[in-house]
Amino acid sequence: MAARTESRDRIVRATVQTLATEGYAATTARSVARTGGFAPGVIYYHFDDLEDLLVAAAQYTGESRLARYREELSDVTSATELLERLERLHTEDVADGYMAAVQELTAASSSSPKLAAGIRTQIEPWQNFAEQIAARFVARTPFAALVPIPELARAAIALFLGMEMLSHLDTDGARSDAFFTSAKQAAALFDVMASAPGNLP
Amino acid sequence: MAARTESRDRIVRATVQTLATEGYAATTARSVARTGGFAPGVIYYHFDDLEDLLVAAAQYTGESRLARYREELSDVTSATELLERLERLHTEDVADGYMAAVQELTAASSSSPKLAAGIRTQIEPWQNFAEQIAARFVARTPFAALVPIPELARAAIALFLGMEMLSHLDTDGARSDAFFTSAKQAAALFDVMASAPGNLP
Amino acid sequence: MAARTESRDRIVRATVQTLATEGYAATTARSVARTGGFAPGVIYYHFDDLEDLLVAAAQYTGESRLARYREELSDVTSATELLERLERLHTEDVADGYMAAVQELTAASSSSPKLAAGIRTQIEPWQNFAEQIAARFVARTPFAALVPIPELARAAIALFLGMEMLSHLDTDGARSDAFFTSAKQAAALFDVMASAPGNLP
Amino acid sequence: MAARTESRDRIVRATVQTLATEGYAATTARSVARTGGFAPGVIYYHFDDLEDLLVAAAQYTGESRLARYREELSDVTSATELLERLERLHTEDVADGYMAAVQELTAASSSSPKLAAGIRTQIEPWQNFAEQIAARFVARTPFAALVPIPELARAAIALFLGMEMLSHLDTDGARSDAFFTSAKQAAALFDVMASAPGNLP
DNA sequence: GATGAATGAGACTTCATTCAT
DNA sequence: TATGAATGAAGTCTCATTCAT
Repeated sequence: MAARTESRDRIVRATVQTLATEGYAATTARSVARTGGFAPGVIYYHFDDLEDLLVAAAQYTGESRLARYREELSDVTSATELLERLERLHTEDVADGYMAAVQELTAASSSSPKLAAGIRTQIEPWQNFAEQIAARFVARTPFAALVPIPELARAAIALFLGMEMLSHLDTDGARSDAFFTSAKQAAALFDVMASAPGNLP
Repeated sequence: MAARTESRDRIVRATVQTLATEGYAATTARSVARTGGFAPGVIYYHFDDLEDLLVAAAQYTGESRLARYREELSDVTSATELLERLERLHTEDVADGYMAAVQELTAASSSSPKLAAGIRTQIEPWQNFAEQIAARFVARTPFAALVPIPELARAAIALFLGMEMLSHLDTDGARSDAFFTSAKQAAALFDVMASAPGNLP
Repeated sequence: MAARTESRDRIVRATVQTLATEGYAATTARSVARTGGFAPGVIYYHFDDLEDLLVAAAQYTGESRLARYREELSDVTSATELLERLERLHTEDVADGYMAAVQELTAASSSSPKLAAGIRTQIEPWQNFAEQIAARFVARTPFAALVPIPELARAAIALFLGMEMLSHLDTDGARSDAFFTSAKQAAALFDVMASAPGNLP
Repeated sequence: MAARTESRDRIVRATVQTLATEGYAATTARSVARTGGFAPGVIYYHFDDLEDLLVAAAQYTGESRLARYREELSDVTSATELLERLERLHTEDVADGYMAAVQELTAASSSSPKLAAGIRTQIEPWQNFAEQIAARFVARTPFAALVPIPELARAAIALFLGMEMLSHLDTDGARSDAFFTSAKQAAALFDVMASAPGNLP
């Protein structure tokens, strides 16, 4: 069983790497096998078909990125720092192509219910995570009672996904940089207001 | 020449429809031809290749949706109304699949520089449009001098794109509905604050 | 009728030019039409099909080249001069691509009886012409009675065709140059021997 | 590995046969597969593309024919016998279509640099072989010092290629027969002269 | 006569998937 | 389990040819 798991993982990792390096369209059974250094046929011992493998790859990617996000954001207290770290994470996402993979899979999921279900499952923990972070910050504001956390978290995720989408279109990262610069300024303002007398006892 | 244009349009429309209905992966020369009821070969009489056609489809979609957005939002003054109309437009986008097409093409553009350039060109007018709307609303707030319009506009587009992406994953539209409900409440708050004495002379 | 002939000629010339410039494989109805600046459909008013047109092109080419050969070789008397002029003609053949066209058509004729017949017809006058030249030179030698003119002429044509074939493979013309240099030396020897006392009264 | 080679060979042989039987234009992936009794797709498992396969076919043909030529001509001493054997080999070439294949590929190579390079490589050993034979015969003549072996060898190859080209145009072989008959007479003359006192000590 | 849009067959090629080894 | 050769369907694209205008 350990062997089975190990082999499976090897295939999944090769898939993620191929997805990130060569893009969704070029992620074929053969190219994955070439990346991983195994025979194409072995894929079908561990996965029903390519769709199945892609779902696994999406989960693997999502989980490892989520772990990275948790690690980086767990102890953040100021909005300024939150934005700084998010910018760093966003840069990583774009650089390593992992999120590009997820985005491609999301688009592809419109023609594959199995893939769509897989991605849906995989987004849920992100929603929870985003809610945690959102709650932590909203709690410190006078609007705490008014802001619906789930919707805010969802909006944050949507914003992030959309930003990655737009980032991929730009040849340089200038616009994303500009966005984060502005967002950090807003965050600074938020921090000032949140720490003003009367807001936090 | 009129015939040429008409025929070209017919192909483009069939492409958009196929993209919306069957997804990017299933949008092949054959499937487009099947949708439009013409021979696959005719595509290559009017377009260099499939990439070329997809770029045209992206432009067509973008332009017609932008026209619709302009029409609907040109005379909006209150944030509440803005959100109401945006919700309606978003519903249309999801229903007719036009934006789905754009989203799929955006994702696919990571493996096609030609497509990426086409989409980039096509996004520019949306950025300008979003800036217009954003400027109009920000002007009425005390933060007018602080808010960078281009970045705000870009964030709005990213948010919208991301929302559509997430909407496609959901089998029902409950979450999008919830989001707009909350957003409208926030908008109402904004309208109250914006019209408070001291903000507008 | 004059119009018909003129139009036909225009098409044939466009075909020859396309054949020379873009090669046999790229000589399609459309590319010929593009070269000549007319609509593809017009070809079918003057020719049954593309094969028919290619036969006409082969004849046209052959005839114009033969005229050029006659012009250049009609008054040649010494073997040295013959070789010099042949070298010049060979250079022309390779440069303008006309003979390349004939060679390609010859190869293609193996899958087209109609084309084969056309080429065959077109080679006959070359055989006659070569026989004339050969006879003129052999007459001055003591072997006159022994040498079979038709076979010699055929060998000369074969040699020439073969040389063109090999020329096309070389990226530079060094080898053809070397061949002609040697051949000219042999010709000089021939001229000396042919003019020696006892050979010509 | 043996299987790989065996399968590759099967494809190459089918290609040569198709080339010989149906001509270059009709040698498509499908027709080769039909000839060999395998699926078209398997070609692309063993070769990058059709060009690659055609290069391989040219090499295979060239090598096997060259081996046959060596075998037949290695111990020939008299010109008469040389011509007799060349005639036999020529007949074989025309009959089995092997040289037809080479000729078609040579013509086609004008539109394919890769093919041209392949053919060029493949012609080199023939040049060497022809030089060996030529040297052997020239050595016995008083012109030994005057005759440039490489050019003579090249001319011989050109003549042979040209003869095959012309042979393919003729529906019967009468003209080639006539050529060889005459050539053999000339060879007899050569043999007499070469063995005359004073030429060989 | 001429045009050029349209057709349909067929070419090359790729790919997921299977299966004998 | 793993391999890698083989299959067959499907994809993109080109082309000769036709035909309404």
